Amino acid sequence: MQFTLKRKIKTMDNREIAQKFYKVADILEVLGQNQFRVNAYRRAAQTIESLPEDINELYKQNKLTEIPGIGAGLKEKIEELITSAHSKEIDDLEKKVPIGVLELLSIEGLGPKKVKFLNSKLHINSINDLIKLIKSHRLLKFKGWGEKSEINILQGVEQYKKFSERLPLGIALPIAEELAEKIKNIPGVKRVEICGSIRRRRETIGDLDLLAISAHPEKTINSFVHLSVIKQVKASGPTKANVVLKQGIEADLRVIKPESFGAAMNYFTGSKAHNIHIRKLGQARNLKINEYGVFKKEKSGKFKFLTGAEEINVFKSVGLSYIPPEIREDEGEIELAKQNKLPRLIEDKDIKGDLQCHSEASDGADSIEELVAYAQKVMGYKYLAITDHTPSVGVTHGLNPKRVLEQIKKIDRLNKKLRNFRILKGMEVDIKADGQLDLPDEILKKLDVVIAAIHTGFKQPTEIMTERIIKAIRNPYVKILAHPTGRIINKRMPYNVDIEKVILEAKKLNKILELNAYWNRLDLNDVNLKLVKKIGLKNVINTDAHARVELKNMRYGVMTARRGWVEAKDVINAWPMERLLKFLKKT
DNA sequence: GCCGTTTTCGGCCCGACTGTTTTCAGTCG
Repeated sequence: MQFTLKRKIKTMDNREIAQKFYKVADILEVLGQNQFRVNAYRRAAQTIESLPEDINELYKQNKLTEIPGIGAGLKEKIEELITSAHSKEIDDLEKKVPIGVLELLSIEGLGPKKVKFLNSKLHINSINDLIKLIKSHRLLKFKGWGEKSEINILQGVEQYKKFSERLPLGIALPIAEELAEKIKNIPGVKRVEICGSIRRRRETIGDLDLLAISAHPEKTINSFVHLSVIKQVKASGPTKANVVLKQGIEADLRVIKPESFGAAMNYFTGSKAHNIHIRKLGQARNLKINEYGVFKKEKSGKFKFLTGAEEINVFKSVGLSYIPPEIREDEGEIELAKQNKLPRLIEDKDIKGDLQCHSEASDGADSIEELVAYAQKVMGYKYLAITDHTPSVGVTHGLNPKRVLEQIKKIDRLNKKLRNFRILKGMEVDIKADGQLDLPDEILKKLDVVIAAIHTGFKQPTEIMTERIIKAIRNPYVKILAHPTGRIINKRMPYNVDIEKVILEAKKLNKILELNAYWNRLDLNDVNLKLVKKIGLKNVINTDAHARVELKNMRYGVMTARRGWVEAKDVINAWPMERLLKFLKKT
């Protein structure tokens, strides 16, 4: 008789292979190797990351080289990674550049050349080394480094340190969802829910909180701490474990009794301020509310269990209607829930189209036809605006007037063939340093939707930047201001802009400020969205997709919109096409 | 490292901005 030894063959998925290639690109760059080779790795990583198919399947079907940008060399490396999770050549490269040196690249203003100089000439191997160097002012002796460099680096380090503890929602949520799936597959587990700040859809996440119902709590915890995705077990008891995942983020799993599950969800979703407010309402009614349930204080002084299985009953027990997790921040939601006057927050299914995406004509990965097919079939949209870049955003291969006209003709042709769907002709026009637009009006006026956006000159002072943006949206053909504050989560602060002034001006001009749904932007953020709503300005939620699968990032936009109390009626791409077109013509 | 209707070798999207320069290198998108 033959025993099948259940040996886990470690393989790598699309995301892990993409991460590996990004890392290789960084290493090669710091080593000063051929830039085109570096680009090849980075391009391949991007392609793999946004590949709709599982790369393991393509490998099995021997179709790896059909992926654009994958030739014989990368095919071989992918095969090694898939079959053994290692590649000799990559392992050797990783030995040449310490991880601390690669970390230096995350500091804004430090690119491969400077990092290489710091590492090879001054033996800087980590951020700590770098700080010491700056404080000694030794750097000033070298050509090309001045006082401003010192200040910028220190600021960059500070920013990096401040942000590096929390993961962006767009990274943390897929990790949490995968982990929840794995827990669901543990025998005896009946239900798993992701709670914590992820459930509130905060833009960055500190750790993962998961709750489960299980027939065998202790066995479940034991299976959990032995999952392959776990790097370190920090604590593990009969109903609860605290672990560190391979991705570096901490995760807590608690096994809860069914009769307490709703109360636990409420408790572990937070926010803290919201929970405290709810518990206070309970106290006033002689109720004790905790993670096990709602309890009534009896004359004897003992507490009697009232409810706990369903979350909504916790709210009901203190006279509130159900409050969606995204707005549980104690910022007025409890008062409105008392009067049953909460906003009806926008949902994924309300979105009818996307008004910003990029085709291969500029820096996108896919053709207009591919984007449209995906928007129609996968996303279920009624319209999609193609908004490629303009020439001044150099590397994007932006469209000059001649190419814009060609694209317009092409879209007109495609539209004739489409049923129940329309491609909108658009451009994401660069706003130059002086507020001028990168395309002439006679071109802009031929488009359905013109989006203006800043891509350079981020360091202008507030007044100049604000005037620059306002000048751009005053152009009669500009309808939308893309990623209005320019922040990149964990990487770049918003540029100096008086956003309130811009919002007020936009209201006056009847222009729209975008909520960019890409998870590292989420710009406008929840705070600004509330301001927009207060002023009565409409929104648009755009993915800014550079590949068709990125149209799926819409969900992060909707999540952030919900945190900003946004309703479907406020969002122009939740409107039917006719109404949207009418609106775009009028503004 | 990829790619091919100018190519199997020799290209490979580049413009704006910053901080350091005194004419430009590095970074960013």
